[in-house]
Amino acid sequence: MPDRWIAHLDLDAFYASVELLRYPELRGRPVVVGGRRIHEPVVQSDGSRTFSVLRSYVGRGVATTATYEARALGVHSAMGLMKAAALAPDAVLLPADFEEYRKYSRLFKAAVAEIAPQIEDRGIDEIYIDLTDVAEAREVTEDDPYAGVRALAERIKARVYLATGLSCSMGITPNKLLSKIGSELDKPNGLTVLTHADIPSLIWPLPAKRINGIGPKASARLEALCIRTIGELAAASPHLLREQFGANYGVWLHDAAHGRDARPVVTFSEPKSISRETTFERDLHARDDRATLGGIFTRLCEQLAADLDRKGYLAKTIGVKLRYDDFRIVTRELTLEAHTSDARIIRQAAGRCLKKAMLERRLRLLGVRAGGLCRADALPASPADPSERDQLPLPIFETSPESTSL
DNA sequence: TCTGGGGTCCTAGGACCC
DNA sequence: TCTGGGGTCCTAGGACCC
Repeated sequence: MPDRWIAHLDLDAFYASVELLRYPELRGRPVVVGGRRIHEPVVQSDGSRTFSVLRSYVGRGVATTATYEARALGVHSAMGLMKAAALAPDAVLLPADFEEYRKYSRLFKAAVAEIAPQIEDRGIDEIYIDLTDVAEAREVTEDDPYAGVRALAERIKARVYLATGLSCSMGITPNKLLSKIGSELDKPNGLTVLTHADIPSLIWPLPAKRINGIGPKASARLEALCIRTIGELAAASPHLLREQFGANYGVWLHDAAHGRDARPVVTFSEPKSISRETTFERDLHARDDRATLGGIFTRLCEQLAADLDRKGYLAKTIGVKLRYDDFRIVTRELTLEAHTSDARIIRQAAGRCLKKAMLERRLRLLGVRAGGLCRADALPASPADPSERDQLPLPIFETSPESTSL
């Protein structure tokens, strides 16, 4: 029996599955969620609904999720919708409805918590669960030492389904790293229980990039070293890995390939940053599209300020993010004298950040970020002096005709 | 007609202080 | 005059994840 039982649970094709609850007539058809909100289903006079299909989509959206039927046609998340349309022109396209997804996210997490409360949030559709102290996980039968943990997992899956109507896949192993891999071995609606003894047969044949933390760059560099599978990574010389990837990452790669991971399940953490960003319908130029950009910039700052207020945080650093038309990204940030959630102060600070960036190229994306967060109730209230705020200098992107800040 | 939006963590250099 | 470290904060970029 391992010293810990850690589960990884993620919902199957989450956004698309929530949409299928709403539109059951789409079950069995390829469905893609993504794009901007211009393709809502239309209700006909007879009560039936008509849906947009991918072939009619024009724009910069990406697929957020695809049903398994759409995946079978080659569509996967983060794929541009224009490319997806070439692969699956008749797939139904639905706009993302994040409020609805957040609702289902809360429901499924609450359902799991009724059975096993040690939960680490890993985003809207994923959690880790520490089952070590759930007594049922320790129960064994004569022919199956994992009977208890299996029954517990089935109970969690059933409870999630009862609460949401959604299926999920689970991996249960001695640590988070292996559980994350395990939950993908049997999908959708799957369950995989494995221990260190199963690593050579089940884990080592998998591609190295299946390890959470080995992305496209590391994967390509490993391949250049003729390391394609996790087993090949496990067999690689630790010295070589340290040499190629640095002390920290090199050691981590070696440990990960051997299934070693001592990270605890973290049930609470404070956010480090909050941000808002937007990609434009067409690339914009700081000079030619100053009014448009100014409006978008101000709105991002106002949304960010509202997010901070709503969540109860103040920020000490404000930054901007620009993506140029050639896809290069630059960031600029500055640290404020005092924490704030004031939209005007954020707007002014972000304007100063923008002045530090190159604005000759066309912009594809603009973002504003708040960092150095602290809880609003953890700081003595310092009422902002409105007279001071009103004297802030006219920032960049302001739309007044006299402005020559560009 | 390529390529979203929201995050975390790591690295690295320079400033500044002791 | 020359020569130290260590620690922390700030900034920018990049890899990675959902």
